[in-house]
Amino acid sequence: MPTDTTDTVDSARRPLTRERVLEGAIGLADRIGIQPLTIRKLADELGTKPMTIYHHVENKDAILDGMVDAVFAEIDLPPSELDWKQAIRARCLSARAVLSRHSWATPLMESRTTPGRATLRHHDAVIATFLRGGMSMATAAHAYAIVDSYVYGFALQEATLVTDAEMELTDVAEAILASPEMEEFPDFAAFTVHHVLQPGYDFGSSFEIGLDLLLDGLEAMVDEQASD
Amino acid sequence: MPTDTTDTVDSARRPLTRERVLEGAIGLADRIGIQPLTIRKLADELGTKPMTIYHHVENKDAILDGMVDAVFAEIDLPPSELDWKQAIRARCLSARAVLSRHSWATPLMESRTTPGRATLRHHDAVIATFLRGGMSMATAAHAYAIVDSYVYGFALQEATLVTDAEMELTDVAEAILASPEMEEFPDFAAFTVHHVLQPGYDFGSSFEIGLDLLLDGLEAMVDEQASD
DNA sequence: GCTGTTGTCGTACTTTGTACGATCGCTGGG
DNA sequence: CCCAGCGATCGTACAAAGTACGACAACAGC
Repeated sequence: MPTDTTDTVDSARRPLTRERVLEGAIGLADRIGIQPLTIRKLADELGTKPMTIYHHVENKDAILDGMVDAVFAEIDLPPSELDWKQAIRARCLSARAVLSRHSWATPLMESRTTPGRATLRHHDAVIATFLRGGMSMATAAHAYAIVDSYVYGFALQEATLVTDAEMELTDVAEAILASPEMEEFPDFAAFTVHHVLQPGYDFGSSFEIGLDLLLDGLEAMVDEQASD
Repeated sequence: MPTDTTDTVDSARRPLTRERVLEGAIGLADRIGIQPLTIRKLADELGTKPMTIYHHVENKDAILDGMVDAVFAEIDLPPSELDWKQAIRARCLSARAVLSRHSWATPLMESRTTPGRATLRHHDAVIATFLRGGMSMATAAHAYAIVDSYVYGFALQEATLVTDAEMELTDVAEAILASPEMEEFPDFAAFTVHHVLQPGYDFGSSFEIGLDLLLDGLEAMVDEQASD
């Protein structure tokens, strides 16, 4: 019987590898968050012992680096068959979906200064798309910084909301409203009551609105640049 | 001689207080970063012992919450004498300056779910400004989410660059370029060489460009809404 | 079967957050 | 003037977490 995994637990006995470590770390972080993610818990998750992990990654920071790079790998590259605006739009929607799925990833981007291969490939593709659209290098740099700021910032705010979501956003809002000093902040209170607490409130619905504002504005800049 | 601080070290002997703890923590984080910030180092910074700190704050998380709120307090509120667009613009510039000064703060926003007084006051003032500008509650909510996403995202990216700045951004860029696989990513390489490495490169110069794209777009939305 | 190599793991040390209880200094009532 | 009481300070100690070190096991090829 030629099965190659002959052990009890499903994913347990095939030999540990760097990929399986990252895979397990990402899955665990998705479930319990990044701060409670410890080497010991990760070892349990992988059906192994803490020190075994260190034969496949240098240290915990390397795991975090790898996780961030793996998240980048999940984001669709801008499709080359679309014009630059639609291509960037598509990759931004993908990025938001991915970062929303891994809400621990966005704040992590800060501490990780050494980009991985997937990250580099991704940046390369985005820049190429802007250049292909006729932007100068300087304009592409601005566009790149601007669009990514928006995407990451939105993801960062969504991450906060997702964390709260354990206790159902509306409960949080009500708890905040219940605090006595809220009378000092009438507009914020009204905002919470009349907007956040409305059924069907969806923070994410703002995303495409702002994204299109930016893309339309950038497009106008390109046209202007072309007509010099 | 009626001096009230009669001790050796300048800031040492006036009684410890929650404010002084936060003050010291922020100063220390500015210098060494948020991750290396430990209770013991903070105690040294304050000229006291670790456990003394815990008589003024509940635990380390409370310190982090307080630090974030103190950072919010540093951001100028939108000036009420300006029209909404200029007011929001001014507060965004202030926010970027503050978040850039405290580069540890932006990623921290994620984990902190309980907003402090300064944070609430700030949100209140921003929402009030949007409403004053004639936006509906729904539009104000979108505008709020969009603008803050951009500001926080930009700050997040700047934080990464600032971290790198210890080793002079150009060194980092050169190190990245030196990696062998860079031939795979020609556009990114060209971007680095022809743009980032140019003298006078300033990542921050993109900020106002993108911000104005958003504000102009939001203004158009308001006008459209008004003409219904 | 022997040896070397690769992956696994037990043990233990270090760093960090923080609980517990002792001490110290001041303040107000006798 | 003295002392009970109280708030602030701190010494000690423990638990959780990263990880160095070296032992062991499994499996390769000779």
